[in-house]
Amino acid sequence: MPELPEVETVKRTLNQLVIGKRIERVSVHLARIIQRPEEPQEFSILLEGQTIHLVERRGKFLRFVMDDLVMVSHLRMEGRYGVYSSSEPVEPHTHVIFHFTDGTELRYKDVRQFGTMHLFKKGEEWNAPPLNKLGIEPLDEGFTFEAFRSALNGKKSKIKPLLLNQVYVVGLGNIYVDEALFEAGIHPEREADSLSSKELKRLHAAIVQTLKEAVDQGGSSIKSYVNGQGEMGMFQQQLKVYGRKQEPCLRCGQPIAKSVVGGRGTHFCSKCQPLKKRRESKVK
DNA sequence: AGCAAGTCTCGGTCGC
DNA sequence: TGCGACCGAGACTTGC
Repeated sequence: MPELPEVETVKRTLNQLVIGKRIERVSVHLARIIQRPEEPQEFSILLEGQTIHLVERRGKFLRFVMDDLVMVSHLRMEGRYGVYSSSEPVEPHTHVIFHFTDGTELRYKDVRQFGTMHLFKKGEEWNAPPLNKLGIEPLDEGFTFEAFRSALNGKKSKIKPLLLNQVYVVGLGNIYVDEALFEAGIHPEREADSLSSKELKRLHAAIVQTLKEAVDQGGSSIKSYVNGQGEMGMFQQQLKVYGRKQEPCLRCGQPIAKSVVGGRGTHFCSKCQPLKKRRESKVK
């Protein structure tokens, strides 16, 4: 599940592997991946002759910046990029291949077929889905406590689904939301607007800290997201609640609970992350 | 067999 | 009562 740290890692790796490469042609083997333009053929034709100058990240999206065009790519759950020599056999589930003029290829693999690619004229990618409604980058300077507070202001939904929603803060997925909420000692089902300033501050700090540490460790993905070779991100070993159902809480020893919140499997410690009783409200 | 994932879409509900 | 804003569930996909 690539979340911000994994996508950041992929971005850094791609910047070492594909910068300056010129696309000779593109083969699309699964049309569904190409969301824009509508015709995958047109996608291929437009990309011919383009040189990749830079790969950037916005939330969990990658932006391939080329001469006139920008390709926006989302890996969803299992999308992976790898750079290969054109002589190497194409692995199963390879859906898009960017053939470069130097005899190498950028290949996109995705068992689940959920990933997406959108092609835009440079600059236009910001004004349309999928980038136009994204929230704050949690590792940017703009992610201040005040910005975080105001993004969540008045929201009544449970805090976990809110954090998963990319409209407010980008980059968090199921793993790091659970980790950040544990770090902050906040139950995933707390209503967002019931959080005190103190709790919000803890959550804000926990989000930044969790993501930063994960980026430093190259993500936590079980499998590699770049370069089919398969390096494992090291952060996986540091997950404190995610995937640790019934294992002892590292803080208090209580078995980690697993439930469903907002339709997502959710790990937490019921002791360290209490679901506070609603204040016995005097007036209703 | 059913669950897991991230995002978009859609339908329902809440509040002004 | 009407409307907009917001919330939550379902769809998509395939391997385990």
